[in-house]
Amino acid sequence: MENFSQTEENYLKAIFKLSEREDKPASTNAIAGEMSTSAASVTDMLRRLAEKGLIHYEKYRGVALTEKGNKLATGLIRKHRLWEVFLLEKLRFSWDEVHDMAEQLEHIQSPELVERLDEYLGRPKFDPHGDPIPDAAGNFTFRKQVFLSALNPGEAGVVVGVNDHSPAFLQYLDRIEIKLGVQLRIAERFDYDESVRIMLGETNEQVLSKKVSQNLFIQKF
Amino acid sequence: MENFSQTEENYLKAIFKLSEREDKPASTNAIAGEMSTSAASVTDMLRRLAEKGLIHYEKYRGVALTEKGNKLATGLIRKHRLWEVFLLEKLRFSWDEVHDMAEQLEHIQSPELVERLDEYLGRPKFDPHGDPIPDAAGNFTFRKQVFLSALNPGEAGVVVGVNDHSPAFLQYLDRIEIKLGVQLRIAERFDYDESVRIMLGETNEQVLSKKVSQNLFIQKF
DNA sequence: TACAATTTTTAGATGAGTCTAAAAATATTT
DNA sequence: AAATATTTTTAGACTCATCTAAAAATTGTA
Ligand SMILES: [Mn+2]
Ligand SMILES: [Mn+2]
Ligand SMILES: [Mn+2]
Ligand SMILES: [Mn+2]
Repeated sequence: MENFSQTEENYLKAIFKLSEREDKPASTNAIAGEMSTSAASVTDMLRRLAEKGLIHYEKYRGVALTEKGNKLATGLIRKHRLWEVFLLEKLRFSWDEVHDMAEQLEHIQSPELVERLDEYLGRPKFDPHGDPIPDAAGNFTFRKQVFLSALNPGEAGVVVGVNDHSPAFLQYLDRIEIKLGVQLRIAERFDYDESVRIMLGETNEQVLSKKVSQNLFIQKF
Repeated sequence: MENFSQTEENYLKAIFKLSEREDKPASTNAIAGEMSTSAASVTDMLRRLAEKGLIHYEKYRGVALTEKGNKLATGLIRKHRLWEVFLLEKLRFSWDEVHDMAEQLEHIQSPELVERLDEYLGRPKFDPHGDPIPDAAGNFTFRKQVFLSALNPGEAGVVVGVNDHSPAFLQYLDRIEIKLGVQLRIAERFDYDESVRIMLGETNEQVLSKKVSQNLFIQKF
């Protein structure tokens, strides 16, 4: 397959992410926001990506990835998440440090390297933030999960992912000792500020703000 | 420290390599050859690198790296060779496959990553081709070595490196079962074509061509 | 439906890195 | 030393990715 520039690859990822969030064509402005660039630059790039058959693009109508573009974007996400696992599992970085390095590593071109890395890591299905790692064919493992904020008192489950990937949030979770795999039960929910009291085990209890509870993914028991 | 483009980094490596080969300023043409580009493009880039304080450059006089340029080039070589070790030791690639991937990986920007990788690999002093890996301060381990072609009959030693890094040569060495660490002794040298007969152990003998003997580094016993 | 607000595209410019062709400087021969 | 060959630089053009400002299209509202 042809090679594309890192910039082109980053646009594909941005479009993928936006299409994933909402199931409709990504707008020029939304892409500009995601890429931290001007709408004019985006329009330029969209023309080029369409030219190369990576996106469906009609002026003023927004864009969607083509089969080819989707394959490429999925491959990038696969590489990004595998490298994150490597950095955490093998090089012992913490989950708030791995993203920036993976942003660079995802652009390394070598199908064989990705395959070997995957094998070396034991073919992980999820990355350090709980996001699914697509397999070589591009298939994501689906997992039934809900926001912690959607749980009712008495319901319990295990923390399986984060919605907010910012180092600030991840470091906060470290501080309050919440990590992937932690089991919890909703003890009480306060209507006043929509915060919740959770039980970790039988004795350890904590109150989480609305904001925190909206950024944690839980798999219910 | 500032960041430089991959292109700029590759020019620095090329200049480093040329200055290493011969201890005099690298010429525009030599750099063009090393970079597979035109002399005109090189002149352009030299102006820019000089502007950034990475090289000493006088028109028509060739170039040498500044302290700053040398530090950067050494850092790139460190990263390149560490990644080669990783690819071979951890991902089980062969020594003829690792270079091209390392050419990409050497541009990943993250001092902390290099440090962790070095530690993870056990702070190796040499890469899969026997080339020394500079430490974090930029110091290369020096090793007394000679070309196999410089050995006389009766002399013995161990294979510690290759001069030719091409996959073709490395694969040929695999085929005749010569790898780093192999011990050998010169049994006979033929003046006719400057080939040599070597003994690997007491019974296994082989004849190596002049070309092969000029591309193997030996550490004498 | 018409006017206003927002979004998107176009136009024109810039810098990095590249090219070819031509001019200038340096090195080699005779 | 002069002529010739080689190397290096300059000049001008191209692509990619970006910008700002202005024009055009779409969407929202009165
Ligand atoms: Mn990430
Ligand atoms: Mn992640
Ligand atoms: Mn190499
Ligand atoms: Mn090497």
